[in-house]
Amino acid sequence: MNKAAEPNATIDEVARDTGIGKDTLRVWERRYGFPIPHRNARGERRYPPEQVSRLRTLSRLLNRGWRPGAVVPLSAEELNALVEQGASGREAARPSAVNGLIENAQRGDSRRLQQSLQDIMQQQGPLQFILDTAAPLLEQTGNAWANGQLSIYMEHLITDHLGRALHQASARAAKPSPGPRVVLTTLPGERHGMGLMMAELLLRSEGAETISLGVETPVDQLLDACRDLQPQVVALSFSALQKRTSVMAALRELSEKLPSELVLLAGGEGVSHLRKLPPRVRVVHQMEQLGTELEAIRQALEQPS
Amino acid sequence: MNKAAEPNATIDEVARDTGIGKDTLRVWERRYGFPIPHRNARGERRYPPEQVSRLRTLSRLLNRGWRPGAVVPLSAEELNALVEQGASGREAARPSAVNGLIENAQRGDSRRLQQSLQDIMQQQGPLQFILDTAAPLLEQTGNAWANGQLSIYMEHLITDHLGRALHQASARAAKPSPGPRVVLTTLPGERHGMGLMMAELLLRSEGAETISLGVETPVDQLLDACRDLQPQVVALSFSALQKRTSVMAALRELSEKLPSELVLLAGGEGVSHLRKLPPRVRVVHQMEQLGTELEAIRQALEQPS
DNA sequence: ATACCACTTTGTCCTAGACAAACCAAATTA
DNA sequence: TAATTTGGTTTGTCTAGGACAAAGTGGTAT
Repeated sequence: MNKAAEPNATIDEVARDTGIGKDTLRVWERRYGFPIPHRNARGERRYPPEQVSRLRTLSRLLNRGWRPGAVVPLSAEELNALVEQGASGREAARPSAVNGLIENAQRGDSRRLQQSLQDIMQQQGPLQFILDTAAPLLEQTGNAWANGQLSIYMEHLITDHLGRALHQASARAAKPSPGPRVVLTTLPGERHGMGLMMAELLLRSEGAETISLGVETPVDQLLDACRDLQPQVVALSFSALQKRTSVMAALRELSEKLPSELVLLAGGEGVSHLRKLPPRVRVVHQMEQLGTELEAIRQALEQPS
Repeated sequence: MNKAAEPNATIDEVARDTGIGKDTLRVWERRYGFPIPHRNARGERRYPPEQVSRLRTLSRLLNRGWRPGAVVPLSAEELNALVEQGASGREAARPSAVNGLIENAQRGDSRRLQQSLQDIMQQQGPLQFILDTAAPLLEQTGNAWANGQLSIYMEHLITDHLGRALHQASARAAKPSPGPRVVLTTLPGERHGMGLMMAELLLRSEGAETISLGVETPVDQLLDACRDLQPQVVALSFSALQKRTSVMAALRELSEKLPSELVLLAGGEGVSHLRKLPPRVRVVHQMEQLGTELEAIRQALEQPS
């Protein structure tokens, strides 16, 4: 009784946990009638666990491109069904390695998780590892997080280990020989750097020299960085929740202000629908495509006709 | 003219950049008369670069434990002086390696930066590296960021590379032989994981088995993690901006609910002033101390009197 | 020194309204 | 048929000013 007296989360905690802004949480309450948190003595919102869980699921769906009006009014069951559905396409195809990894995490076997990641990397090589292991693992972890099937700390753990495995492999990857120099980052608002790390590994393993600026680099800072670092390529990662026009605006500005020899690579959910791109912007729909793009760039550099 | 027409940042951008909340920015305006942003046609705040820069400096000072009332009213010059002053104590003592690293970053020589970090690590070993290189480097980078002497992207770059170097060294460190198992994380609100990474490397190099949950793990999740992972030690990192009582509350809850054999290590600025700790909580004031603590724990485990 | 007290500072939350940007779909043009 | 324009709806974020408790400060009494 005493312990469970207030497991209810504050609006700040919920916002941090789900990635949905405080203002947004309040306005959803007004507009869609969900969530409807309890109020404490001071009149402040207190979100019970079920609502937080449902908000997590919503957050995941929103990140996949759903619109709030279409999903916020749905029940918890319908939402979970949607999450599973969206995933099942690829996931069922190769449950092999990924499920083993998640099981390791669930058993709390951190060391084996790490070891497995290394082994699989060794066995599959960078490209295969990313396509068949890293990406599905992230996808499935994200779904399980959204459905509450996986403790949050396990999601942290898996993310952390995967990040390390990718970094380590990047460090080990062949030293740049003829490869172009690539600067990688995300724009402000995009906090997920995993796609970036995967891209980095892939590019490195193809011989490129990569420089990662981490996440959320403002456009003007990116311009400065390009001035100083003189890359031949800039790679950006966008998630689905980024507004199309702001993505376009950023790409246009970069395209205008960067030296014209430079190629812009844009990847992630946030750019897959785009048409009519600014000049020199190449959209990378699949990770596989990165290798091809790199090859093209390399050839263009060798024959600067 | 056209280009510089609106370099002014929105409140959202400023909040992200400086780490000062939107509400806080608005209330400072009311209370202290700073910042006073311009307004766009819609009446929204637009912060000019000078004010953002000054806010960055303020943010840094606040993180060091200053109170807003004492520093917000100061001029930009006074603030910069304060930042420098606080740092000068240790920094001047060993400008050796650190300055070289920063110069590498400023020349945009990412590869050499990385190489240098590796070399220094090799030469100094984990403990020395952390004390003499990593910590001062972070400190100085932070100051330079606050004063606007260093582009933000360079700060990103240095942080990224340092993180990788620490991870890599951790991975390489001796496999756990007799060492206790340690879970590392920060509590919600604390987004800086560098201290954690340094602690992890140190513990690993002393033979402990470390499991990092990354940053911002909620207390209940941490309890779950301990149930599953069965560590002998939990290490937490706190920055100065965490409220004393919330730190105490968290430590107390953990102390109550975790098995009594378990030791809690608390490090960082946020815990250095604390007295009257809950049982089994050990405050780590200096990185050096970690080794001693670990030794004590190890002995306690071997002789369970 | 340490504990208690009152006083001041400070961050975060609240409501309710407003508005443009983002999106969708139907109509129009090439 | 495909691309563009137009109009209507959805949606996130901003604003103001008030409120309040938790955090910190300093003086007094143990």
